[in-house]
Amino acid sequence: MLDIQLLRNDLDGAAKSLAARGFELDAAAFQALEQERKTVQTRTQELQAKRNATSKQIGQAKAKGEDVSAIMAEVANLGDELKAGESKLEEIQAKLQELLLQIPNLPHATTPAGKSEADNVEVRRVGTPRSFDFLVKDHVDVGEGLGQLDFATATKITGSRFSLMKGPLARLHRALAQFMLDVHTQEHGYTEVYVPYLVNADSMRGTGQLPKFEADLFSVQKSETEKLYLIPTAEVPVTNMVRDEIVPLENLPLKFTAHTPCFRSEAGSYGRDTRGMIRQHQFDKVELVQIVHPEKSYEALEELTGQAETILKKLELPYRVMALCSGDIGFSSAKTYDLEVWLPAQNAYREISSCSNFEAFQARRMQARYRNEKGKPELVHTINGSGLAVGRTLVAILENYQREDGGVDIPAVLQPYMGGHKVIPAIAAS
RNA sequence: GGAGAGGUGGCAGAGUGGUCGAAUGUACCUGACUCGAAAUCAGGCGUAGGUUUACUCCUACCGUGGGUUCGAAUCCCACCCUCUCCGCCA
Repeated sequence: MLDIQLLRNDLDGAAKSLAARGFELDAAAFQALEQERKTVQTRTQELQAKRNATSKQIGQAKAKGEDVSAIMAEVANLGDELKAGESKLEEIQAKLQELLLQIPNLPHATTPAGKSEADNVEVRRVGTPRSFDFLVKDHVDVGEGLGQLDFATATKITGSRFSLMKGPLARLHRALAQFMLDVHTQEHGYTEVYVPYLVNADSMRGTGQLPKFEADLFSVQKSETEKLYLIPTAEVPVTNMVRDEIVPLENLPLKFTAHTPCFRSEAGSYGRDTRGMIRQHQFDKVELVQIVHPEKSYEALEELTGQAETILKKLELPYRVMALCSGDIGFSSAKTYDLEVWLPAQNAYREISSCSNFEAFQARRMQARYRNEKGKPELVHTINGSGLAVGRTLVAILENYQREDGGVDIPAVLQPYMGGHKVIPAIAAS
């Protein structure tokens, strides 16, 4: 959520900045609402002041045993207008709030201008794609060839866009998550957290998924009046740890990492990546979240992005870092780097991590604050990134480490997590 | 799931329907005392919004939402949460 003061003080500037990300701000509607708010609020508060003063008089007069019927009569007809004013004001405030919740974050000055994915800027490229002297298979053929990746059964159990793994492949998936958590906790100073996978609407609103993106979420009915949502990313429960909190200055930055399943309905994405486990309704991810001092957030974004990259480096997977352009960054983000891993079967780099600085956008929605140097509460900045998406990392390993015989080599750093094995052997030909 | 108790400022904790945004303690800030610190003394110290060039003034907030009333932290209703005991359970 943007600071309403910003819109009051520099509406044109905000509109211009939002236009860069393809959002058209209805400035006239905002101004009209603001104007009305001012009038109604001033009038209502005047009436409230009058009522309070008169009521106080009645109390004082009664204490002295005086007759109060004259003053009572004076205030009697105040009630209706006051009530009308109060409900009108409430209505306007709700409309303003709703409008505000629909507005995305302003792109940071260093976010490249652009309209779509095509305008994203490559920042760096690390590692060299391996050259194969045999015909490369994609991860589906590799996994099914091993007899350890089974979409048909997953579809029977649940439906499309779910996957089922068996044996060494399932273990490799687990190994990846363990490995990532170990690196982030032991080398990068993150505290591992275990969090709920079902969250309430306040949490979803806090990080920006609601009210605008309800269609992308799975939900369950908790009671007749309350819904719970399946998390689309650990960002939601982890960042909301500080919702309505005031963090002591000396505790910043807070650095949390969590391994969770993620559930995404992605109603709009049907037809894309239908083959394989690139785009699933359920996938695992190790998430990195930092709660930081506002002056340190861009520094922290670079740090966090580097920490996600460390995983790819240790796994010896080639990748590149993209600075997303203003038209491609997410709703809540001011700046985003995507990490894209090399997938030989697609002959392309594909997103495997997204690292964003939300500045105070989420913090304002969450009322997540810290006590500043002067002791005043001030909004924190929130940063997060995937470190990494486990399913897609598994895809990258299957494709980049595949062998001509159908087996898959296990990256050196994962071998300790795989009982010392160096390879997932191909099924013996029968 | 059943029974009971309770939700008030950073924390602890008072609060007969009227001068209560709220006593008191504690923490914190400033000043005095001190070579310095501790102790002591004095003052300050919630959040959000509106108004004013400014000083100021005003409004809202005592778990949440409704209601009663000229007036609600206080009374009524519903809901949420926490704690204790019982039941069930990985």
